[in-house]
Amino acid sequence: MLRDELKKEILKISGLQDAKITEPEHAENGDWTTNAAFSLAKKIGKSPNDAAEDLADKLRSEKSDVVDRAESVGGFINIWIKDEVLLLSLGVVTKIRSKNTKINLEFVSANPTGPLTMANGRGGFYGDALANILEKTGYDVTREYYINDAGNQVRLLGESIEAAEGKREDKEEYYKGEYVKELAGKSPEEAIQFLVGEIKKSLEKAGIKFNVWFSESKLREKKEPEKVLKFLEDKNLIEKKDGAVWLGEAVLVKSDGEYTYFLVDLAYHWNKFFDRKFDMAVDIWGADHHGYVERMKKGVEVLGIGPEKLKIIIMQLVRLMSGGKEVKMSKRAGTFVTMEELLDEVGVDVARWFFLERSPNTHMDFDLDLAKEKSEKNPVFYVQYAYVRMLSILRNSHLEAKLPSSFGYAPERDLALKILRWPEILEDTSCDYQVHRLTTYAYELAQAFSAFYRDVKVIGSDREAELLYLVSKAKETLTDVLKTLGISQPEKM
RNA sequence: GCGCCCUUAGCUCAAUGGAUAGAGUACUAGUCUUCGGAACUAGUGAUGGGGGUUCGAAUCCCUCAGGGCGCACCA
Repeated sequence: MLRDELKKEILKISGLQDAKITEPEHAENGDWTTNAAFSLAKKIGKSPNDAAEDLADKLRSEKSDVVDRAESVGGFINIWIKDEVLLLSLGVVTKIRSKNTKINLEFVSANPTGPLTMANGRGGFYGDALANILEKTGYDVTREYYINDAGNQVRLLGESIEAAEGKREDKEEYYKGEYVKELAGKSPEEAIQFLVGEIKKSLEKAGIKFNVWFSESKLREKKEPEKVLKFLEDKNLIEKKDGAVWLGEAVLVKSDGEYTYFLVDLAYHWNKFFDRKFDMAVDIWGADHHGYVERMKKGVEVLGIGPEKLKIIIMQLVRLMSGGKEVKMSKRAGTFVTMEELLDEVGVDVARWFFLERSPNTHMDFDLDLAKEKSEKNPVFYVQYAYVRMLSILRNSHLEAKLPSSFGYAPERDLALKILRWPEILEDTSCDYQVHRLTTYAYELAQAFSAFYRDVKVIGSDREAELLYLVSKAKETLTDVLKTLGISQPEKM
């Protein structure tokens, strides 16, 4: 990657261990900028300005293969790369990692006691796109859905069905939605199986893919919780108190002999790391479980799994709004908008983009009516429209694309530079999991192309073949971005 | 009471501790009807309050205010 080459050069001439090479906010500040001089200044006792001046001088005299121009401004060093290098680098995505790291990415994992709600879409789309990103950057990713098909809620679902059939008195804690009535006549196991089937259908419709459906009841059949208990007992880490089994402050086995969710979760992670040999586990949870993160991390550490191997991502909750007021979404009360309703109302691409463009930390208020209204203005159409225009140019030209040796108008170079950012975006996101960076990038790429489209006419130009090269690289890149996000690439709109 | 997250333009969101805080939308004024106008260009407009750390803070620390979510022998 070009940025890495540049970084090497800067580290070499500065003698620093590390330096940041970033895209400047304003294009007049270079193709890349580095703050290396600020760190260096402290080390050698010079002012940032002088240090930057020295470094820029060295960069200029080193006869770099990639650097065309280097300027020092107020301590920053702004760098422009050579046009021919830029052109040659387009579309070259070097494999970022060669080491085969096995990651277990667990997401959605909604209880199969009802249909998926639109809020499940958030974690679903996020997990799906994150999996794509990690795969693209060289990880071996398993996409896993953990099915809670054992324990309390299964019994509760069974009783809820009977209550709906009038065979038993209704209780506050029973599931109330319309769907419960449709489960009439089914045993709890049959109901769960049916609901898992429905969940799979919804996910498929949303284009959210899983490789493994991991069943809690199988985990129990395989006696994994017992293994964990034995392990902890051998290490003398558990104690019995009030008829229950405790690990520190947390109960593992209740006084009635039932296992707590904590114990089963520990067994589940034991299974991930020791039975299935994953190098890393990434769990995506809703914010309502955030209080559980510390306990879980400490728990797996006791099992001998380093805390750096378990990454837990908290998605902030989505609140359902109607008429300016919150509607408490609850499977139990039967008040929710299902994921399928959302997909039907606004379309899969819009729904996906809507969730993916936001940081996991954002608290979202969701109003379905407003979403319908706004869906026509969704940026996803802007991006897809740019894509369609690219196709149209490529379709209408009869020439072969040819590598240009230089740029004409400014929008050409702007577009090329934007294309060049793609590998960086991927690499950065594979490290910090900020998936929404990709939607921002997709929009910027579409924007750079739209500006190019307006100012540079390709067909009929005396540089048609060279311009075609740029367009085809833009199209390759945008295709790649959209595929990674899971957004469709329409041929016409 | 304790803990986690959030507060940025009228609205919806960005910004690995970096330069003049960016987009979209809305509003205003233009371009242009082309290789697909679901387009392009420009303008208006913002970091909740107060301290601190730093060459540099929306970002880190403290504090105040407001909002969300957790604090089970539930899952």
